[in-house]
Amino acid sequence: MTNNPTRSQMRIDRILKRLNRAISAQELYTELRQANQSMGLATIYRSLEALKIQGQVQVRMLPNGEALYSSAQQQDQHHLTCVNCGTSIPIDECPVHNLETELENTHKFKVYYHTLEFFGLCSLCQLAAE
Amino acid sequence: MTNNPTRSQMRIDRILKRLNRAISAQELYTELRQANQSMGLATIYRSLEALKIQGQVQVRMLPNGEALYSSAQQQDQHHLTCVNCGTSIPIDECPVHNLETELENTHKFKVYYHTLEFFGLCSLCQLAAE
DNA sequence: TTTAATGCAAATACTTTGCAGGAAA
DNA sequence: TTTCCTGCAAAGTATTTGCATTAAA
Repeated sequence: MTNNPTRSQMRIDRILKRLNRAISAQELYTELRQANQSMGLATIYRSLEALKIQGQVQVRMLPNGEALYSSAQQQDQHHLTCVNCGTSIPIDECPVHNLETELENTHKFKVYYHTLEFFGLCSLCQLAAE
Repeated sequence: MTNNPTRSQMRIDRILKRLNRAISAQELYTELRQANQSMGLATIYRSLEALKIQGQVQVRMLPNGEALYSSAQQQDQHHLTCVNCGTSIPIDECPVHNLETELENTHKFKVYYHTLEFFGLCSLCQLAAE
């Protein structure tokens, strides 16, 4: 935390800030490689882990066990995810900011970010289910 | 969906309903084995998948990529999770029910359940960070 | 020179899939 | 008999770790 950021951390932080979407470690690895700016996969994971602990980076776990990383500066982004087909629809609403402040006080917990995801059946899968 | 539940699905559904907490597939496997009611790991995963699609079971992904399953009848349970030490504190509050109904209407999406998790630093890790 | 960061490869852990045997209809 | 379920073992995937190398201080 008091630690100086490494070069890799700074590179990744910069990329995530430019990019306006969440990206997986694997994808980051592939993209960097294609751009001839390769970075070892282990380094990518280690950097993301460090940035996460510093609160620079948010993580969202997909139902398949893959982690998606994005800059903490990114706006809240939540989703409706279909448990059947996996389709994920981004939504704009987010009703939890007040609660966040409240939790920081009652639990003396410094909240970096939150994840809010809805799971169920998309309209297509509801039809297919009949 | 129109499918009849298998024996395994019914067994697992029953267990999850009794149990008042979320459990991983691996733990379920171990517990059943110890209770001399073994079930193959593949069957456990397949049953959980089916129950999930039917909306009988909720899933929450842990930051380590492990999935925690619980009965859909279970009450909402959300957490404050420390990005540093991994400690997870259950919280009671949940401000998203109205939104859920709203989303069902605007997106024609049948919401089974949602996950809401807060990430940051617990009080201890805040101290350690200085 | 001393310390810390990096990359590669091996190891880990969870989950999924292929397939043969077995139970139910 | 026919269909579906189940278990085992093998494969797949994301992630972590050990260690030798390299870069920075």
